Amino acid sequence: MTDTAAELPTLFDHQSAEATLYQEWLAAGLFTADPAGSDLAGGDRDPFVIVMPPPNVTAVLHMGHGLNNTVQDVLIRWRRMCGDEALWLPGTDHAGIATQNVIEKQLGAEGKTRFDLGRQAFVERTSEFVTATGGTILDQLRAIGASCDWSRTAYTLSPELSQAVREAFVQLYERGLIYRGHRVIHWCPRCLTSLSDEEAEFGDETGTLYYLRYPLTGDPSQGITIATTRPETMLADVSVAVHPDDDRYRDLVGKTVTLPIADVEIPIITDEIGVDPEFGTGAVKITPAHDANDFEMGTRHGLAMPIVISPEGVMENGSDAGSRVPDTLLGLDRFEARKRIVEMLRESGALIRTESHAHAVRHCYRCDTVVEPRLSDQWFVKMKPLAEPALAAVRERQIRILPERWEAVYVNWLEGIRDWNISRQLWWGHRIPVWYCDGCSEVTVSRDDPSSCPKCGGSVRQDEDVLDTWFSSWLWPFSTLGWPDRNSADLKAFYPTDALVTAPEILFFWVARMIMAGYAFMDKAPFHTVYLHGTVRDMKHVKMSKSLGNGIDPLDVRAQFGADSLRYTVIAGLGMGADVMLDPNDLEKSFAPGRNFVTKLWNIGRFLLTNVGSDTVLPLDSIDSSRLRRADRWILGSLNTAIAECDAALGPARPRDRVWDEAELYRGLRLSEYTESARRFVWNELADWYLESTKSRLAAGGDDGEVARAVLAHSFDAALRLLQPIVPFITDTLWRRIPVQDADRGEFIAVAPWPVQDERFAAEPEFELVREAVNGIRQLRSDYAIPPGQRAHAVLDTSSAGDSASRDIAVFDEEASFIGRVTRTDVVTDAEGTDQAATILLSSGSRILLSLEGIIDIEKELKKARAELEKLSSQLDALETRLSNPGFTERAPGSVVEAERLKQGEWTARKAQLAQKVFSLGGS
RNA sequence: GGGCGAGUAGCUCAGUUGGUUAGAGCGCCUGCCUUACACGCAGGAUGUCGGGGGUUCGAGUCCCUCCUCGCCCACCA
Repeated sequence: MTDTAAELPTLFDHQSAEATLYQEWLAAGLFTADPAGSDLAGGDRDPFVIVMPPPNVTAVLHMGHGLNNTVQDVLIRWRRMCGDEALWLPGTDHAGIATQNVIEKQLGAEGKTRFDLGRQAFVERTSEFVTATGGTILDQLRAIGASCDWSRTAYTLSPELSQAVREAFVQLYERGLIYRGHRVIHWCPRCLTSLSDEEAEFGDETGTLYYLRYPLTGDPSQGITIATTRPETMLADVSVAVHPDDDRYRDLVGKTVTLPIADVEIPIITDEIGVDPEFGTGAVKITPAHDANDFEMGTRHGLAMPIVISPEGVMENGSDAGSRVPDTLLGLDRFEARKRIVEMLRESGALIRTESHAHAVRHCYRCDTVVEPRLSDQWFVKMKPLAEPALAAVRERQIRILPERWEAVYVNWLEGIRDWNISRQLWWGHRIPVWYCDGCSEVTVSRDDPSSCPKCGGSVRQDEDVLDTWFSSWLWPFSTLGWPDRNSADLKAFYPTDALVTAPEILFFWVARMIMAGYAFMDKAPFHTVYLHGTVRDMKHVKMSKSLGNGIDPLDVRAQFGADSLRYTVIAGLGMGADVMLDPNDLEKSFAPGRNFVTKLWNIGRFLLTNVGSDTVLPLDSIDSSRLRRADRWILGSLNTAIAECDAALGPARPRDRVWDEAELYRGLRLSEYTESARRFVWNELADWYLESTKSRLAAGGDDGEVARAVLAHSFDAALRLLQPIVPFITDTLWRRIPVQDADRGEFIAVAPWPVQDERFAAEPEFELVREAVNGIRQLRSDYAIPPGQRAHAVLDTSSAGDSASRDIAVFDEEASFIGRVTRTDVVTDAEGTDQAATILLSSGSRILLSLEGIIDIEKELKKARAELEKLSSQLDALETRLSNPGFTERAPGSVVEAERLKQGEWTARKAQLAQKVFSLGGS
């Protein structure tokens, strides 16, 4: 605290400051949460907890992470300063498919597959890779200042969290909410695993609708025509279905047709639910093993379910298929087979016609391969019972989702929720804790690995599959806190957590499921606020991604402009729910807001610290109000406003009473508004006005200089604290040099108290008058291009303002030096002895008389004054109409009417003055 | 096909229950290297608040309708 400002270089050296400061913060344990501090565990602080959406363990930091984690960091730093026991819990996700893909790619480069290694060696290799590289993204988060509690870093595949996963599976199984089903599921032929509904993403494509004619058995002159987009599946058809009310096919129902190529006979049946008579020909082929809808129909009618496409996506005669697939097609890729089959059908005359057809095709969310519906055995979670409390939570406002509109999306999805396929045919993940007996048919689901069948004592083998990655991450808000150990200190102190910050893309994947898990396993919502922020996009509104090459590396930005610039830019640009647009081809421009602000802040600090010096300033409380000048009271009042605005923008940290009430429901988390309020205060008020006004006082020294020093130091101190959550590095660097001594100030701004309003200060209208006067002079100077060297003689005349005129003039004289310095050559005196050459009218009714010999163009001024008068007149007319309107006076709030009346008075006075001015300038 | 959202300055967006003369950042124009800052200072221009209709004393804000763009959901073969 004794460092002198003279050491401050002309530019903030973010490179060295960031590394040094972050180490100091860690060494001081600023980010380590203490369970004993939480009032849930006997402490005296409200806990405030955010669990980080765990990035994939193989991920490398991109702007999306940068944005997501900066938002969380701002919130957690804010609450930490507010005195909460703040915990931001970091970690990574083992990311089943994604990680397995990375390793398989590596193996591919070595000419091997995972099967060459075998399961155990493959898992070991993946573990080693994760151990070696898995910390990368967390290190990168440290680099941008993330104030996580690293002592609690979690990993979804750690032994602790794996135990939680197993416990969750067993509990759900015991409650009858997990079952094994033989179903048609989404299958990725490249990843060789099933996918959940959410993992199989739709892509709109223009395909071809093929019309195929199946001849009637025994009478090829008759037949039925069906339409299909996937002719290769026709080999697995077991029936043709028509709607029972469809007269066109009435005579054909019950007869059989001969399936071309496969040469098997299949019946024509009716089905009310699965057939839309309006679509295609109104007749649909049924392929139970290769289509989810057909599977339902096949089940209803007890049909066979032959499989003709293998897991790898090539044609095969699988179970129940007999020899439906001819030798010439066996082993062909499904799309190649489609071409060949279409060709064969065309030759045999079975292909009637084709038409182009726009439809949605599902793709694997990891590798974009077209998903193949496939019949197989999978484990499912029954979601309906789990969804109910999750729905109620939002409806009853135990949980709010911001922006508000996502609540409807959430509710809509939960209302139509379907069971969750949690089996994945992968090796990387939590192996399903189910054992099958070789001897009997016993299925064992167990917390501990059984060595033999509990029923017959025979040998058992574990299910080969692993669980969906999200089956571990849906437990994240409590598994990371020690669950299933209900006595865990962390769980007691920090559950439920508070805010969950993420992108809308994973609302269903993750957020909704976490809420369900929270109720299912903890009987409590895992958090009370879901904040869904926008996506980072380029200037063409395309989402940034590595594969598209339009990404921005946050570490590049940090190297060039510093972590603070990066953080400020994304937070300042983050309207509620709005996307953040950045130009990957022009970092200079994209990050200008942050860079400019950081530099400005640095220069304010340099000036201020240089001029205030290093001697401890007076405590504000010790300064008698009579020693405070108008500017001092004004800046302290402005600070109050800034604090109030920041508080309002950040909003309530938690619901007052477990459930959100109407008034606070959608308040807060306006990060761009918070940033703007803090920016405006420190730049447009503190630097542009107050700091300028103190220059001569500081130079003059003495008692008044001491007051100015103290007010400068204290207001800058508070400004830095308001900004700390956004720009922690530069604020710490400057803050620790401010010569303020305060009992609870501490060593680090990160844990300094959040500013509170000082009720001694309020708005200072007289200073606003000064500001307006100066602005008026500047405008006139600019209009007449008066060179900086030329003195303008200005007189503030408040005599027409009504009361205490003489005092106003006297007070203003006191400030004359201030105005003189702002524009360097403007001088303000009282009204005596000055020839009126130009008048600047101020909103208060006061005016400035300006004498600029030989410069003022009377005609021009006259014209301006007339235009102004005209405008004011029409505005005044409108105002009078409104005030004479009974509807307005009756229904508008009293304060509004009052304000309008006051305004009317002001404007009338101004109008009279303006008219007088026009007259005095020689007009009429 | 269903549901939801958006359209405000050249660009990206604020504008909370209808109520002073609709704002910010970036960009643009003019003048300034004024010993904290040219990553700056001072001044300035640009808006029929998507079109049309309605409710109201009063509409960027509420209602209807149309247009244009997004997003989510859905088994239409």
